[in-house]
Amino acid sequence: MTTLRSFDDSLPMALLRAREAAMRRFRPLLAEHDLTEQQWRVLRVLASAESPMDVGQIADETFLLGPSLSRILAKLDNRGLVVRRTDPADHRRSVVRLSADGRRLFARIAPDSEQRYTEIEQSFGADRLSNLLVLLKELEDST
Amino acid sequence: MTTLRSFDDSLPMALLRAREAAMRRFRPLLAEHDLTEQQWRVLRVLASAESPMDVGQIADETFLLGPSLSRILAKLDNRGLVVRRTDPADHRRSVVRLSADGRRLFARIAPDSEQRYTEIEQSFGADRLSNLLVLLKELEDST
DNA sequence: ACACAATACTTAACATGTGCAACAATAAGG
DNA sequence: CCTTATTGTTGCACATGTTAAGTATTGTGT
Repeated sequence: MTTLRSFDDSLPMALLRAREAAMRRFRPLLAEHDLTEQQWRVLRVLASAESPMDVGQIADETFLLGPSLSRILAKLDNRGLVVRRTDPADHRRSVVRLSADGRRLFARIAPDSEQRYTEIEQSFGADRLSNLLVLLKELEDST
Repeated sequence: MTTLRSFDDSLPMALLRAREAAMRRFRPLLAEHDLTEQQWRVLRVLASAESPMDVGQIADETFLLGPSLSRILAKLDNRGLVVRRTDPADHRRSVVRLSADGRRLFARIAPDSEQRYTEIEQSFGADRLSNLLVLLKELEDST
């Protein structure tokens, strides 16, 4: 039988395991606030945006497909965490921003999230972490 | 508002993006053979195993939860790619191995997979790749 | 202006996977 | 034995992935 490179050494698997290890720290925090990973990605990207974002932008930055994102936004909208409006300049687009509640929720989660991130940074090492981030970025760009 | 570290620089997001970039090369190949990522993970791990594996082992190595794995194995079983038998030594366990068809399918996919992996290795650089794999492993262990 | 293509987003429909709880079968320990 | 733990499966509710179709709007060529 053809032997593939060892399963453990495969890059996609290594990336999956590493991500899983990292996310293990954050998942309980998100669960406390009834947020999925994807919902949190959307909230984060909106929180860091200067101005309302259109759906396409959000999709690009969160790595979500249009249909998934539509549903997620509908859910966040129902929960009152985001506000959707038709872009006055282009009625095809809808622009999205955090509501006051959304900002409050984000502000309540962010410090905890930051702390857990710092824990990773400390146990892994800040130097190695920034090294890793550079490599990941380069991998992404080399494709 | 509390500002979290930049969205782009967050480790989980960077890992997600990098994995996505890597998987983009493999997904079309898997799609050709009607395999999901998870199914392929199971086939790979079985292909590299010396002897039949029990379900718990497979779950650990593929990062799949028991219920998901049960269903995936049922599907692969229906397609005739794997064989499930009750472990004679412990009737609670079921042991799984590739069928002859499963081995054939794996053998047909493996060379293509290997080639695409080599492409990544070349465009990213073998040295950086092994460097990255080491860091990922260390991150995983540091948790 | 007008017809037609392109764009942005939504909706629908289906498959897959997650996460939790309940369950059956079996094994292990007092 | 009797109880408890383990292993795997199943059921359920839910979220997402994925493709295709649909709606509204905008852009373009003539």
